[in-house]
Amino acid sequence: MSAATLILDHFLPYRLSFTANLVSDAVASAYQALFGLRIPEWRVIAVTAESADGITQQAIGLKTRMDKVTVSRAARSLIARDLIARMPHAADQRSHLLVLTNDGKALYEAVFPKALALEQEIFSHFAKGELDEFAAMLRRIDAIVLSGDIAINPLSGD
Amino acid sequence: MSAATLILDHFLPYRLSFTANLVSDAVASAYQALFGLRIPEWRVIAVTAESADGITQQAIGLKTRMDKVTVSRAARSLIARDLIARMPHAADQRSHLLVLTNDGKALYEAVFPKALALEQEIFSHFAKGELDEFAAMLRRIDAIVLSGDIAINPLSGD
DNA sequence: GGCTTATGGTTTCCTTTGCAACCATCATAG
DNA sequence: CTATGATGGTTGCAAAGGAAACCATAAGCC
Repeated sequence: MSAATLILDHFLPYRLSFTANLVSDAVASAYQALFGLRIPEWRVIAVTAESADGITQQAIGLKTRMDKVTVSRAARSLIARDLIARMPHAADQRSHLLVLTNDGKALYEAVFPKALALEQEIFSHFAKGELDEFAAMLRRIDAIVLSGDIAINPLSGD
Repeated sequence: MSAATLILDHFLPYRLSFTANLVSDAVASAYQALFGLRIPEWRVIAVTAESADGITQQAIGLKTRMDKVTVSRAARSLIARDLIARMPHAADQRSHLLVLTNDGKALYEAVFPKALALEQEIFSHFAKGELDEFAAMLRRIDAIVLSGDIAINPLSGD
């Protein structure tokens, strides 16, 4: 019995999800082991680090497409660990501006190169051109899914 | 204030996860809306459909890399809906061979073209060559992560 | 100013998922 | 044949994530 030609095996949404999970798991466990950071926490740190004037949770959610609950929880945990702090937000009392504390900056400086090293470990096997194309594909897919109403027409396709 | 060059934004593991989630969500909600199927259920159906002589849950898990618990739950739910059935497994009483029922086959025949149509909707914007390359990249990444101990060395990277 | 509606963020609850412990059966050793 | 360890599958439990309800403040309207 030869290996059946699985539709699934050639189904791009499946392959994409498969690979992304593989990579995500590898990255997540590395962050966890090295810094005790979960992915949402690392994302909040990264975005906050690059926002010199502070950034609101909502803005973080927009940039990273994380749910506001996820951002809220990540922020709370990082505040508890004194890695980020809340500054008053003059323009809006409901929200705060998140900034890195000194500890947070130090951690960021430490994580940053590790993150790159990790990326290297996986992706250094590819040529620059390949990676650029790959990243470009991802962005084009993003654009299609985000713009498009990918709602399938129940009547089409047969 | 120009848009900061987010490390995150150019971080491939992040981009990959971002895109995969986007696509997954789109696909998942389409399946759910059209057939009341969750992704693991659809995967079980697809793999079972292509296994003429029936297939064990373990084999499904191997092929799809789904946890055996996930497979178990999907199978239970599909059996409850009379879409698949268990045949006795002569060689091993612990397991059963899953097969599609007539209803299951009918559903598969209905889902199959929709799945392709959905894939089309997202990926038809690309040239065949691009897609082939993209898929090949995904598989190469799989191979690297699966083979490689992507454990990061705590001492490297600085 | 007072109302009403919108919005940032948190809390609560529910769903999904995976690991670990478990049960039944199989395979192997004596 | 019985004991021991492996394996297919299920159940139970804990962690993660998202939807909805909620609270506080903001913005628009009378």
